[in-house]
Amino acid sequence: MSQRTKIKALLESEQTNISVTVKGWVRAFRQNRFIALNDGSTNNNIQIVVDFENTDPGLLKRITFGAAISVTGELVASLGQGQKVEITAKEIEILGDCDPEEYPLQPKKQTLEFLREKAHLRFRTNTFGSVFRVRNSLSYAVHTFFQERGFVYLHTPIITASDAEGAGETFHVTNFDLANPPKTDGEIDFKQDFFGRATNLTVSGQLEGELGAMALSDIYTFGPTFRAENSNTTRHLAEFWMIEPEMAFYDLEDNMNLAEELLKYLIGYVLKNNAEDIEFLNQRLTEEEKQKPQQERSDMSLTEKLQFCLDNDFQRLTYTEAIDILKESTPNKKKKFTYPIEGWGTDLQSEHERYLVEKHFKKPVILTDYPKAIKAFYMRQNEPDASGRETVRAMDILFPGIGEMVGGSQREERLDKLEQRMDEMGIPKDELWWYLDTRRFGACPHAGFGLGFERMVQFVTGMGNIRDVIPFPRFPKNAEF
RNA sequence: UCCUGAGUAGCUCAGCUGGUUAGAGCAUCUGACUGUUAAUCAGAGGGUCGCUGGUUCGAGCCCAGCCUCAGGAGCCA
Repeated sequence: MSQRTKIKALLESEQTNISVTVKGWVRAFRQNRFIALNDGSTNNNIQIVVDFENTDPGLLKRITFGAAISVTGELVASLGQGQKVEITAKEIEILGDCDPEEYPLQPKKQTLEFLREKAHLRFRTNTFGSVFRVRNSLSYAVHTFFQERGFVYLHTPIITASDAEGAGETFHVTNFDLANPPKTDGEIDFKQDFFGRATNLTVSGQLEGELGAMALSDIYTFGPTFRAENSNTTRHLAEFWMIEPEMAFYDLEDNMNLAEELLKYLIGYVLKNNAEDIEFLNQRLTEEEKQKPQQERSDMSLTEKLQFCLDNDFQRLTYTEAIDILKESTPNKKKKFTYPIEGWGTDLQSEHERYLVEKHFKKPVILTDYPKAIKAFYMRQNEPDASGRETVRAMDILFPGIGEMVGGSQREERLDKLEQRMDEMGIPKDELWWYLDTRRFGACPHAGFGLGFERMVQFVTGMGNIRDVIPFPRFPKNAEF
C-alpha cells in the first residue's frame, strides 16, 4: 500500500516542495488543467495542476466529476489566488471511473430532498460531509463527557419483551412464518416463538438503565431506539439514537444540572473541534434564510445561536409558572393560539413551547413539575400543593427550532407510590417484576433523562429536517439502503 | 393519521381560458480556448407531463381514486 496523505493534513502542511500522494474523488476538473480533489477529511479541496499537454488524452477524459483517483506529485505554493498550496501532478491513476451521464450527482447545488433519495451518495456533498463529521464529533463528545465523569457505558437490550413503558408503538420481533403463525384458540401463540414470548424492538433503555444505576451509581446508554409511530415530521424518526443517563442519588435539580452541562459541553466541543464544518453549515443556513420572508428569518446565525446557548443559563421554571405566563401572553389574549390556554392540567402544544422558548425567554427552557396525569408512571410524585394539584418531578428541556430535546425526571423510588401509580395507569406489574425489585431491595433516590441524539445534531448543524442528520433515515414508507 | 401544497428533460422550474411540433436555466455530450477556482464561447442530444380510470372532437391543464414528496399538526426524543 502506498503512502498517502489526507487532504486536511496537506492543506495545513507547513512544508512545501515535497513529494506527496493523495487519493480522493474529483469535485471539479477545469480547463483540462485543474482538478479539485476531495477525500472527506475536510470540505476543502486540494487543487491538482495537470500538465495536460504532456498527458495522455485518454487519461484526461477519465478525470470526471465523481471519479476516484490517486495523484502523486509535488506540493507547492499555489500560483493562483484561491488556495495556498497545490499539487503539481507527476502521476495520475484512475482508481474508479465515474460516468457523468449516469452519475446521479451533479457539480451544482442540489436540493436536500433530491439528495435524500440518493442517501448512498450524499456523503460526497459538502453539506453532508460537514453534517456527518459533526455527528461523529458529537458522539465522541458524548462518550468523553460521561467517561470523564466516571459514568459506565451500559448496553441495554435492543430486543425486549416489555413495551410497558408506553413510550409508543413498537416494532414486533418474531421468527414466525408470518403467513402461517402457530395459533392456540385462534390467538397467535408466542410461546412457540423464538424467545418463547412476544418481543419487540426497544423504545427506551431507561428501565434497564435504572437497574444498572442501582449498583454502578452512574450509567449512560447510547444506542438506537425504535418507534413504530406513523410520524411524518421534520423531527421524528422510526429509528433514532438516544442517550439515556441514569444516576443514583440524584434529585431533579442534579438531573437538570447534568443535562444542561452535557448540552453545553457538546456545543462547546463542536465549536472548538469542528470550526470549519460549523462555519460551512453557518454559511449554508444563512443562504437558506435569505430565501425566506423577513418575518420567518431568525435573528441569530447558527454560530451565534450556538455561542448564545453556551453563554447563558437555561431558563428554569415549573409547568404551573409556564401556564401563568402563557395565560397572560399576547397571543393567548388575542386568541392567536390554535389551542388557547384554558387552565391547569393539559399538556403544552408545540405552539406554546415555541412561544416560551422563541418569544418569551428567547433561550433554552427547562420546564419542571408537570401534572401527574400527563406523565409516565415512573416519575416521582410531589406532595399535592395547597390547591390540591398533583405534579411529578419531571423535566423537559425545550430548544428553539427543535422543541423537546431532553425529557427526564427524578424516578419514583417508593414502592407503594410506584405500585399505586402503575395500578392507576394499567401498567402490568407482573411483567415489570424485575423493575419493582429495585424498589424492594436497596431502593434509593435516583434520576435520569433521555436526549434525542439526532435532535442535538439538528440543532448544532442547523439542518431543518431530522432525516438529513442520520445517514440512512428510517421513517414511514421508507427503509431504502 | 389529519390539514395544506407539490409531482413536467439528469436537476431546478415555466407552461395562459383545454387546442396543433411541451419550453428555459443548469447538468451532460461535441468543438474551441487554456492559471482556472460557480471557467468562458459555439453547437448538439435528451420527455411514459407520478400511476390508473373518466369527461371531451381534443387533456400537461378538467374530474375521481391511488402512490410519492414537502411543510404544518398530533404522538414524542
